[in-house]
Amino acid sequence: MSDKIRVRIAPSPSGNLHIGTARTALFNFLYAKKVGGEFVLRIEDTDLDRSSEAFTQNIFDSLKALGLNWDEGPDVGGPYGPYYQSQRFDIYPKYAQMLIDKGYAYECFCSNEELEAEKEEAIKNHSAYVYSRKCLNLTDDEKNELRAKGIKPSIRFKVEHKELVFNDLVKGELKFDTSLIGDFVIMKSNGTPTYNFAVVIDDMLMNITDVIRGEDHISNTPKQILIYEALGAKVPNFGHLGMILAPDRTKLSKRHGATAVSDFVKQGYLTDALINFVALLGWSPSDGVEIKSVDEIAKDFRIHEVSSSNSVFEYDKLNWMNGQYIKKMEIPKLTDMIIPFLSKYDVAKYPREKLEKIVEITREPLTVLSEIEHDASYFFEDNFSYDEVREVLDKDLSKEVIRYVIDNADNWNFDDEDDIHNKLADLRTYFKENKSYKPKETMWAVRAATTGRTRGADMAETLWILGKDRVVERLKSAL
RNA sequence: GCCCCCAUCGUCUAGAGGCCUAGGACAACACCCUUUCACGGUGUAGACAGGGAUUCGAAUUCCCUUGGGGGUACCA
Repeated sequence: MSDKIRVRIAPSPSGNLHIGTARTALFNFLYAKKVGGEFVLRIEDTDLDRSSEAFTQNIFDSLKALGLNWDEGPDVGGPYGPYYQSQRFDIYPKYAQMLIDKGYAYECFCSNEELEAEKEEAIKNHSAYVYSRKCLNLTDDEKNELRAKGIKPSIRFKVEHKELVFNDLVKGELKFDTSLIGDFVIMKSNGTPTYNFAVVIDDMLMNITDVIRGEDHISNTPKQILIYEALGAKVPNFGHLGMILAPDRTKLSKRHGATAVSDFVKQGYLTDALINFVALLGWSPSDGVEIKSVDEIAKDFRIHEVSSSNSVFEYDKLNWMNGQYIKKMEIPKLTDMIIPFLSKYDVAKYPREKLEKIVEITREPLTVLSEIEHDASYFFEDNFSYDEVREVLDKDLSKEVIRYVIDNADNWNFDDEDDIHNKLADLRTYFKENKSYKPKETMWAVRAATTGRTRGADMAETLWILGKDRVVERLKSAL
């Protein structure tokens, strides 16, 4: 058997890929890639009612978009399949039986009412709830009698009372008193495995060496270790990551807005920025350079250096980072990505060259791709309102500048950006020297008249894109 | 109720006993650059939750309190 590192993520397709799951996937991926290990994807679709194919597909797509490609999984296969948990139902009962045979598990016929009563009793006594083991020593006769009544038993794991210690990859030594755990159910009375049992069997069979997951799984860990031990299997390493919290410090949920990777993408976040941002929640680069690709992060990644506390998901930094990625992106690629956000307009009215130019000159202040719809609107809508710039246009100074441009438009070569640029410079100089108008005021007049805005992209390029006819027309209607 | 985890600027974090009068990034603010906004640049403000203990010396170790988070299911 090789000692190659094997990690996995096991999302449940009861929703689109959650950003938190994406981070867990990332840390697993980084951990494995750093040492040339394998990254496995297993879909935990045991809960058939809540699982759906659309969600499964979303998980595939999101993971791929983030660059987290798996070596083994439902779609690509692998030597340890099947990778859909729902296709593995037949393998759990025999392991449960094995545990019963070895005395590590037993059948339980208790009703929900009985169990509830025990629980209430425990709370009343201010003590931990631990199953009473009422069914531990049932004789065969008693069991048959109960079975004859039509009662189907669940199977409980017999928890050995001891101090259980394991060394968590991120949190260090963790100790548990297993006498507080109570014999837990591993097979439900309907014959399906419980989560804690299924994961252990799957991870064991899939040869998973390291389990990195959210800290909401910490209390499952001792139970799972106990099962590994009873099975005589090698216990994997465990690492528990702090959770991602919303700004109100509760678990990040739909109530807080976007939670799925695909939601963020729809809003105009780039997957490169997203994954980079999420890596910084708990991990920090040794060289202080925060903008990094997954590959670069992998080189520098050490699981022991990951923060063990929770972190709050704030948009400020994500927005900044997304802006950084937008600025770095190749224009043709960016243009392709931006077109969907311009669906409100007739994009086809511009040749590709001008479309790319629009993207090039309007990308600078973008933080999220969707902002382009507003920022570039005046390139697509000719009958925009001047309300926003009324104040500017009402100034005599502005009217004068606008008239001057209209009168001299024939001298401008609107097919040549450089010429427009120079003419605008001349315009500023002219009004500054003859009328003492500030360059800013002169330009504001032109901008307001041609775009209906007081702010926006470079003026010369904007005029070039619009072309002489539309520029003159807009100047006139602004008066 | 019981069990567990966590605790440095508003947020993400650096910091593994003296290098810390606590560093960086985002956000904020100011200034500079500039045809606007933005980008960029420079700077300002801003934190070791509280209390004990150990030590010559603690953000760093230990204990308590407080606060936050998670779990406590025949959900995953």
